[in-house]
Amino acid sequence: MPLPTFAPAVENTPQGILLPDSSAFHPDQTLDCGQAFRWEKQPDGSYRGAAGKRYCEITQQGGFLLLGGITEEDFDGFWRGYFDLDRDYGAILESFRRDPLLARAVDFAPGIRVLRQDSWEALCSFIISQNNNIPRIKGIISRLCGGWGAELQNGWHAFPEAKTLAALTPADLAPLRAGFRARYLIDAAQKVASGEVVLEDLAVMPLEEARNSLRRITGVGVKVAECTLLYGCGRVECFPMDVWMKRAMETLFPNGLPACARPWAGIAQQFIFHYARHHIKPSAARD
DNA sequence: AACCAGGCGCATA
DNA sequence: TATGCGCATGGT
Repeated sequence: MPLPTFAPAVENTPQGILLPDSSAFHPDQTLDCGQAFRWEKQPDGSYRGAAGKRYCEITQQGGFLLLGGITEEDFDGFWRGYFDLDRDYGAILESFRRDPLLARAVDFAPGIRVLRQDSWEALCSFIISQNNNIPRIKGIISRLCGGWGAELQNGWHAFPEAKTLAALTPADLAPLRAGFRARYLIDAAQKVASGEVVLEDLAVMPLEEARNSLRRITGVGVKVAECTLLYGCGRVECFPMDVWMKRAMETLFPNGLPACARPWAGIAQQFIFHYARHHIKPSAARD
């Protein structure tokens, strides 16, 4: 089924790329909702961050969204896809709202967009995320980029190449303080660098085949594979189930995800995840 | 100061 | 197939 698309008007200005419609996405809701870990909010409310090998500054001004520090080529070649600006979220959210509870989750943070991240970065990020908390995940990823990623600008670094990490040992990664995940990162790097796992193919492979391919990597189980496919490979039908999503589904959708959400299950998941984190008790003592 | 974290690998039944 | 445990580290 072809997904609805739309093409937002974009203006190239000396400060950067201007999205005249700020409803393209909401920075707080999208950049700090647990899907990407390299965006930092500045005291003035803007965001600085990096994705893959590129740096960007995002400022909300009035009805506009400014993507600063990038060229038009960067925008067309990368950021447009990263923010998934050609997907018609209006139509998707309209479908979601047909379910009353899902409508509540959408209304809580209607500016959430699922980012289309680099597959290698997403894979590593969610390997690091396992049995971990978000502040520490961010710290580990920051040290990983600072230690082994090429320098970009403003002290920001690219995400390290797989072949760079493939040559390292767990002892080399000790400064990361990633614990038992260090050897998982190295195994992922080696399998990607050697071509045993071809990340570029995962976007088009039959889904079950893509899952199995990722799970050849030590430290990649059901959940990490699902996150990699959703956030890193554009597979919006994927539906990561972590502890929060399990609680949320038990509480909110005991009969399963509503049919109106299924074509974009992963996108619905992001709204539910964010809603749950702000509305459900975090402890194991969940009434 | 415990408890827990956007899980996974492994052993056991 | 289904549990249950240990795991490195540190945030709350």
